[in-house]
Amino acid sequence: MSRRKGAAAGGGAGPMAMAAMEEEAAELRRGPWTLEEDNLLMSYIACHGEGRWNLLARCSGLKRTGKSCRLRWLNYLKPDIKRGNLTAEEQLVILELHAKWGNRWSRIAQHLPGRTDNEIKNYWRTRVQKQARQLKVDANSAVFRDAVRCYWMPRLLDKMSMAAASTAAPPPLMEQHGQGVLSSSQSAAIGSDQLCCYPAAGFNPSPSASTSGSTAAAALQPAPVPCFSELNWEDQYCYPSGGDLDGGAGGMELDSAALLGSLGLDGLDLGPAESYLPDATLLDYLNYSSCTANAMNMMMVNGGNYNNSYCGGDAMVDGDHHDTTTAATCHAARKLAGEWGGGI
DNA sequence: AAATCCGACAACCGCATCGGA
DNA sequence: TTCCGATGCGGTTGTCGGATT
Repeated sequence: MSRRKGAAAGGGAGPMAMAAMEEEAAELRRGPWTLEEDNLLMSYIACHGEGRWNLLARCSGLKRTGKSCRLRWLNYLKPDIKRGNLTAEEQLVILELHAKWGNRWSRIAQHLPGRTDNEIKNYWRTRVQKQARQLKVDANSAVFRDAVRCYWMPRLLDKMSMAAASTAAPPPLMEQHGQGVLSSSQSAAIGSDQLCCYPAAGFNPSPSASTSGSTAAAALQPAPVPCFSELNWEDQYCYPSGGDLDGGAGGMELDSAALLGSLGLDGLDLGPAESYLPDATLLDYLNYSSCTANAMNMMMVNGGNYNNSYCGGDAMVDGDHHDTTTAATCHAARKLAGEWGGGI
């Protein structure tokens, strides 16, 4: 970018003033920051704090604009900046919040501690929009959003489940049971990190996607089962249900008790499952995902029934226990937080 | 080995908004 | 109320390094 607007901003300034401004502009450094500049900026902020960026730029000895200093600090130097790849959880939050708010990057970033709006924006442009381009659809189209919800999100949820299971985990259930996976040739064609990553079993693009003739979702050869966006919470995350959510089979009570105990919530009354399972959104779940993951790990360590209850996935084969765990944990966390349904 | 392509991300720009004088 | 500087936000571009030809 070679545009300079310093002179134009000078408006009716006289020749002398213009010359001074141009000289000043010419002195300003642009482009990548050096280590020395970073150190200078950090030491100045350590002494004087953030803010007043133009003053900072003038007084610190940096030949940068205040804007540039601010950006460098906020996007790179600030101590709480989180580096490295976005986690599956973070990607899910981005997908969910972008569907909700659109390109409100800073607002989305507020829900991802340590991540900057710039980083999220870049992620969207380089990863998400790329997928949309490959599918020949608009990234903001309903078709693409359906594809995200039906394929990408479940895949990320699957990754999360594996991460939660981490150390003591059994092999991924999709591998165990051989369900919900593409053939090796399909996988090779699509790629593991593509949007069209294999759909978890039980997920299907919504009718709007599959009947619109779009290549986005239809090309993915989904299974003939309910779509993510059509399912309620129970279906989405406990599908297919092998047990009895309202506790009739006994597994609910057992698992809930163990679960609540692991959360330090002994005695908390979850109430009937019907009262909390519907209406929850993915984001609601994610808000409490760490709590859920802890509980799931505890259950596993204690010989409980690990389950792949979310992402509709592979069916759990052992009946009563598994399908209640995540839902109950969500509900417990929700009660604990006391802010269900608000303020996201 | 060199040239080219491409993805990732840092950085810049214009504009909008805010807040104090 | 108006002006103006500071700050924030979102779009866009530049740069670099790895992959591919």
